[in-house]
Amino acid sequence: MGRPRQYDPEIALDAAQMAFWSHGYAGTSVADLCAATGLKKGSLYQAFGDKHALFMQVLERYLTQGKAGLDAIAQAEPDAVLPRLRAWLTMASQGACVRSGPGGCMAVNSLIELAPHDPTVEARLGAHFAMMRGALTAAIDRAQQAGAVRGDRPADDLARYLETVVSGLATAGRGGAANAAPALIDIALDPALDGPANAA
Amino acid sequence: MGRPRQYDPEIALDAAQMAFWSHGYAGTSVADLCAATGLKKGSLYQAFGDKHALFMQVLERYLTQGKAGLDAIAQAEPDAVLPRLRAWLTMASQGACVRSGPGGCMAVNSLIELAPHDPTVEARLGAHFAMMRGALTAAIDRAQQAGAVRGDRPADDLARYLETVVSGLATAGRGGAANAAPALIDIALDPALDGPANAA
DNA sequence: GGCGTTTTTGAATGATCGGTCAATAACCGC
DNA sequence: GCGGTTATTGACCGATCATTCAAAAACGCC
Repeated sequence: MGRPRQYDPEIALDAAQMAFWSHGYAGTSVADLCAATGLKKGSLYQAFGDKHALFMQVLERYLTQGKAGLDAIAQAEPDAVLPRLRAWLTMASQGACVRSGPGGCMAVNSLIELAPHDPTVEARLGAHFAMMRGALTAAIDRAQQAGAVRGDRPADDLARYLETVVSGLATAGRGGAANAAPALIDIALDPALDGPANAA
Repeated sequence: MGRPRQYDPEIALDAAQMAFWSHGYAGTSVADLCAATGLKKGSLYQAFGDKHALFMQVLERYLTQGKAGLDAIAQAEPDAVLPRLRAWLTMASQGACVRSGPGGCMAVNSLIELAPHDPTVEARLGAHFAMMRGALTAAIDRAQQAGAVRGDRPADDLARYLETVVSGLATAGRGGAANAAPALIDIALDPALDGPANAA
């Protein structure tokens, strides 16, 4: 019923995501969003609400996309945890380093720009990173009990450590780092998780 | 000669630094800067130039402040390198976690907000992080040759790794992390740099 | 072929944006 | 106290900001 819309909302959200990811929230005007999506102002407001509501939908979309990689880690067999963590860090860094793309990680970018002054964004990102730590902790704990990961550090401390590393990789990508240096990821992973000391 | 100024430029720059650090470049209006510094628009432009020029002066000021800690590392005796690195990471994290302050690190915040689209900021921050990597590499290399740091990884890879970790700590602080978890810093430092394998 | 419904469109809103400028004020050396 | 110099002030600029709204347009249904 009614007049059919002339655009694909998914494609419009993709375009809005690229705009916000690239230029940040304050750095993206509604006019920019119109240019990116091809929608006129009125249509944009009718479809997605105001600028902040659109941003939240875009952010939700981005976080959902990133959740898949974490599920793969959470469900991995103990022996597969370390390789999956390596693949996860590699993929995250590659995504953050794409020169043709926006650069960095939209979650980290948004955390830095908005978290201190936007309670809605802060709550959503807080929940996302908590979920991430939970998945990492569970996987690491399982791997430690199986002896596949060194057990001389608490699993949740290691999860917080990995959270820090992946945030740092995202920052480097935003800054223009060329590629996802594998040597860097080896240093971050192997001494802390692999290694000889299995004392759990 | 002429009418003396009624404000202290250093104090004004401090106030502007807090404003930019807290709300970012786009998130801080000239009116905000006037409110923070107590200066009227005209005085602000007369003293510091336009908004972008003021931001660059504030950023320069911030980077200079941060350089002291790196010099202490670069000049440390080989045996003192690892403790100094630990103190450096601890101090950086504490600075990023101050709840009453802006949160995070202004260099990292600015890198994420501006580097992809502001060549001036990108060049200045690129030089600063390169300087940081250089200081870290030199100190680590010296410590490796003295056997005070495990030598099975190239010093410049370890420096890039530490750059990643400190960026991640800054991000966590901006996100609202409570304190500078010492366990996290131990995990980041000890397995990768301390430890038994001295093969250099 | 109207009718109800939804989308599209473009104009218009008041607020705020960064930036400029001329007038005024406060000091110095003389 | 007078002239040169610099700082302060508040008004003012056009552009852009996010947002709203009424009118027009395009469909399904009866």
